Amino acid sequence: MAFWLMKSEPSEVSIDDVLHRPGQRVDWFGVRNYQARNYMMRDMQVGDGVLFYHSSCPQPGVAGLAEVSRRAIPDETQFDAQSPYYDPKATRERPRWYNVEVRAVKKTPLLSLGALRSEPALQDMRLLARGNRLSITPVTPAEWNAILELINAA
DNA sequence: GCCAACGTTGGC
DNA sequence: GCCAACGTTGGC
Repeated sequence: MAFWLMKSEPSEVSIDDVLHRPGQRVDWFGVRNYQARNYMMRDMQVGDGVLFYHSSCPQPGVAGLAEVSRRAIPDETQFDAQSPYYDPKATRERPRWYNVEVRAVKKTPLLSLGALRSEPALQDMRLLARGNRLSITPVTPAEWNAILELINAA
């Protein structure tokens, strides 16, 4: 079992939005970066733990816990000419973009970016690496445990 | 295959 | 809105 951090802009899909959906599930559509796509296509398995991170918002940070609920399938938005995520180079026969499905488990007290940065156990977290922009990053078991402790202590 | 130009991300 | 950092594009 592996762990991941997945960024979402809450103005588009927040942890609350997902918790109010049927089955608390959401297709993680819209990823248009090959490295993040490859994590979804190759590495993410049903049951993997997910830190639901709110980005590009007033209070960026970990906002909830989730899990991978289905392996990657083609991202439908790539085929939709009306979607901001439309990719004219993708075809049904040769999809370019894939997404896993994620199930929200619970909302947590917000663990802010600053709080993450100031935690010694998280010094090497990929999210916090200089210049990191990846919207999906691996989380080590030690980092996962440290974050759960911070959440439980909050 | 190189690399300059351009576009995007995302915190501040 | 700024801008650092990084990814992608496309001419050569």
